[in-house]
Amino acid sequence: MANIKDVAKLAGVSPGTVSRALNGKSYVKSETRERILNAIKQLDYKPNTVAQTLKAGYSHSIALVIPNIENPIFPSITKGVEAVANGLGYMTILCNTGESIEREKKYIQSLMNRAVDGFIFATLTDKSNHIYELHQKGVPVVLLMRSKDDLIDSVIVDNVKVAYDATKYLASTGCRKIAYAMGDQSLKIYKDRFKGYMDALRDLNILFHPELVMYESGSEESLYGVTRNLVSGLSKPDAILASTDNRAIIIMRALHDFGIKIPDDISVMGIDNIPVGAMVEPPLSTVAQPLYQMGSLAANKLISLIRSKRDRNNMLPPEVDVVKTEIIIRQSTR
Amino acid sequence: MANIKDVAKLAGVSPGTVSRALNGKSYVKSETRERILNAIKQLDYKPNTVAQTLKAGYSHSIALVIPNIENPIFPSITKGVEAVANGLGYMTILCNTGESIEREKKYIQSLMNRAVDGFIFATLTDKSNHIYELHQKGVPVVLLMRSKDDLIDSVIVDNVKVAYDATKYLASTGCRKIAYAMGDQSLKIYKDRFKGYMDALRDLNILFHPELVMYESGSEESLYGVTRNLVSGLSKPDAILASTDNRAIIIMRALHDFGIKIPDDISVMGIDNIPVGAMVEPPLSTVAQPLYQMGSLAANKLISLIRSKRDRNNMLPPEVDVVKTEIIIRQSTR
DNA sequence: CTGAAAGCGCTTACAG
DNA sequence: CTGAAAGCGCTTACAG
Repeated sequence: MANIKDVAKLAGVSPGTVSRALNGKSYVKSETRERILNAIKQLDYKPNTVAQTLKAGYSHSIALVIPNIENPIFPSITKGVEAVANGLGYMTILCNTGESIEREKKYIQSLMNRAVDGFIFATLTDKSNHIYELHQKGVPVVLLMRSKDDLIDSVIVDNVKVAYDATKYLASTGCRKIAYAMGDQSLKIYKDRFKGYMDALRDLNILFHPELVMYESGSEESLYGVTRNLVSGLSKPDAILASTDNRAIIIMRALHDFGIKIPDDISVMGIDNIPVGAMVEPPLSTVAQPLYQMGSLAANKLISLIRSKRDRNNMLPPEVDVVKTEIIIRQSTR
Repeated sequence: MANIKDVAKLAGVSPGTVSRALNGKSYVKSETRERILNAIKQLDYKPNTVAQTLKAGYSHSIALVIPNIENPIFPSITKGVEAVANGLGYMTILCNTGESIEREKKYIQSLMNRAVDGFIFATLTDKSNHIYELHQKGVPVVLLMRSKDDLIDSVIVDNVKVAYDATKYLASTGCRKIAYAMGDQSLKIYKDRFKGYMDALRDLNILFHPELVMYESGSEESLYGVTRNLVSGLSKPDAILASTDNRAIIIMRALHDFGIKIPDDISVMGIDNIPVGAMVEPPLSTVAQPLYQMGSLAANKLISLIRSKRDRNNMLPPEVDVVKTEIIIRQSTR
């Protein structure tokens, strides 16, 4: 591949002038520029991005750090991030951590050595001090889906409201014994969703029944079993709100296997609006997060951060974007 | 961040010696090495990968080029690629083309400028000359899912066999009027699957009915409508084999809406084994491609190619890996 | 408007 | 076993 020296030689100028003609920061006589452009065309010259990165310290690449691309909320998010990044000239490096902090830390280290320009993390947990430290060092960071406070730019939904709205909707269809399938309680997102459920019960004057909260050990097996216990117990619910669509779908399968009619016997509602939800039988009612848009918004924010840091050496103050959610009623609810 | 000069100064040696101590290609007195290692620890020195890349021409990153991460066959594949790459010290750059040749070509250009070490393409079509050219230039390339001949390393399944097996299975349950939902006929993968269907009919002495082939214009709407026409027509099938699980699921929804019982009235079978298939009602019978394994195999092949090129300047001869498929019978077939 | 030089942070052939 | 120097391919302050 031709390099800048080859072009300079062919055009009869110095490499510096070629660079200037290309970057246009400084004036170049238009006749000279012509010659250079010609030489570039002849040689099919493309600037070596690696050399530019070494010089500038910016690689025009971002990292997308997610727990698991097989979790159906992430493909749409990923697509949104990639589309915006690509449109703005950035490469997207995909980092799938499997929720392993170790893998995540290793990734961060390698990526810093590679001069990656910024990070989108959808993996925040209690143990994510390394993310705060990275942000502290001045590295552009955007948090997605999961966040804790307003110290770092974030793109999230109002998770209290999401579960609140869902619970209220279920009540509005006449349900009074609304069970709740809990998520990982160490994550703020699931604490918030549970709070939304509790808040709604309180506002609706519905008594909270602790035995209607479904705790699982995390495996699909487990939630299936928990569902069986719930519906074979004394206080059978008339609705189940699941903290995620994934959980709702497992619960629906269990109810189906036990001969319980959805929604006639029990309404089921999820949260997230993953694509599968529309394909199961009956199609799942849910509260939609705009996944693709959240991804594209996060990428836009991150690249703004990167640019303001580079161009004005100015870290913008963090902003938390709370995006709108929407109740989607299909056929799994009365 | 500390650089190699800082380390050299602190250890009282030259930068070259630090480099040698780190890379171990040449001997360094163990006492000197100690001093250097100490300095590295004190300064928390990490080699700048960008500088290494500029020098060596290898970036330890690979590109995964796919049409659409939202298509459920790709998350598992992507995860397999990423896991292997990460394990071997490579970054995965995700390129989502939306089937746009233009976007793909742009990506290739940018990635070459960035010294990406190799490409996995799951996007091969009739118009993919640029991929062959890339391979011709000596750039490591692996084809995934879609391939044309044995000129380039590939990881695929035997798509003729896949559809042949599915058709035979349907026939073995007593079906004789087996409809087929066609895929994009310009792609070899779908030509092969159709051939498998035809071959099986012939071997089974089942007459081929052209009116049982479902052609769609690509949209979900369209396939839904085609399904309606098929089942309201004169020669109603007793089974439908879909060229993909995605299509099978749309067809199942249509049949359900028209009050047709699956599998009692019509058996439905797909190909691919996407995760959703197990969650729909009834769970979908299908022929499984080992998606995660295909991804990890492709990444392993690509990195072998890269290493043999780098270490021995030796391009291994192309190998086409045909991975095993497996019939999975759930409840959508009799 | 343009050239020569220095520098980004490494690695490695050469010399000793 | 180790240092000094050149080079990977750019960009940019400096000088003219």
